Amino acid sequence: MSGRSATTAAQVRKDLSLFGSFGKRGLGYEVTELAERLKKILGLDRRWRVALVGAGRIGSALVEYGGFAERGYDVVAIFDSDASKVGGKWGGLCVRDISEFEAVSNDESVEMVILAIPVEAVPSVMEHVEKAGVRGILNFAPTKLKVPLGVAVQDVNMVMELEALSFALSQEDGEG
Amino acid sequence: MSGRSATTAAQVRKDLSLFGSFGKRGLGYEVTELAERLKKILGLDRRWRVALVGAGRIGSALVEYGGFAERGYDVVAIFDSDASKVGGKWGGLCVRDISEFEAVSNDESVEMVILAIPVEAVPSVMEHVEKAGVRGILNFAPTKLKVPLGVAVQDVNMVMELEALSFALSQEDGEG
DNA sequence: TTAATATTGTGAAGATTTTCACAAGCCTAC
DNA sequence: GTAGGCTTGTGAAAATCTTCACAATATTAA
Repeated sequence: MSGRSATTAAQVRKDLSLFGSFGKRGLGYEVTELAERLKKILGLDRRWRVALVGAGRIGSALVEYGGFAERGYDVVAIFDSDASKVGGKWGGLCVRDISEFEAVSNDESVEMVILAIPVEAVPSVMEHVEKAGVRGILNFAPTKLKVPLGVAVQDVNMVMELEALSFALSQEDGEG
Repeated sequence: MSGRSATTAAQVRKDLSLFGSFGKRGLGYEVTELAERLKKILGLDRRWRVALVGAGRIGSALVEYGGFAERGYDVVAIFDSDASKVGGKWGGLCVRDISEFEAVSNDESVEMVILAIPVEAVPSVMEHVEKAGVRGILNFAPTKLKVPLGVAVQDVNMVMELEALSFALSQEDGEG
């Protein structure tokens, strides 16, 4: 194992060892097989069915970004509560009213949800999401979600990322 | 210190102690003063001048999201390399050619850059950014940036966030 | 003043993560 | 077969992070 990188060889070996033994001593790793096994462990050996909630700017950027399908994430439904958006076509999908979430989510076997909605809308949307039994949420709303046990949440908060930069830069300046 | 939360009182006290002493024993914290001092430490007591590079979908979502100005981040310039976008107006700002980056960045005292460009465009854009001496980068391109010492990078990669969910959900399933 | 109560700041203990160091194992050369 | 060169897997050491426990210190009440 070699190469310049942010991590170390020992670190990688230790990480891998948590999931088993992947290489051959003295020989190295069979890269394609290692990749296969890691993909399986990471859940990347299958496709995931994703629903987008919130047909606004961020939702638009995400859907049209396009990199998702390529990486195994299929957006199979789009929801909004704004009547002027409901019924519109978004890249082949019809924007549906959030009240239909539970039914559509079941029909479409939705496994993850991308929440791209304003903070005010979170509680009512989360009710639907919870009832439907979705177990993974990618949250763009700048608020801490309250979810039942067993539901995984991943937060994305662009302002917080800027604030991390702000902190890093202030430190360097010697906080004048 | 009380209240239900994801963190503990001891944790908060320890964290704060790294930056100094903020409260009065037996009395508690003077909340408004504490807030002031933390803002200063976090670099949130001032405004930051930000340039957006990449007038595409993500850039659009970010600029029109609007939450930035409110939190102290002023987008003062927008750049793209696509001639069909250059010259267009975006929320009061004129999209400029990336070749002007260094000059405009100096004129406008840009301190941070939001990189919302495709991976292919990264190397050439980074040349401009580096030359201009920008010291903070919020990176939406799914690639590891190579930056000089002293430049802070914050990565945002939506696919990676989905992959984290994918891993979490696969774990629960007992990875059948 | 003294006793009772409350809350911070911090050393020390405990837990977790990262790094080190090297045995185990595989290959090639002779 | 055996010596020499590599690379993995993993205990043990080192470093880092979190929690605990309590001294220091302030307020209030009598």
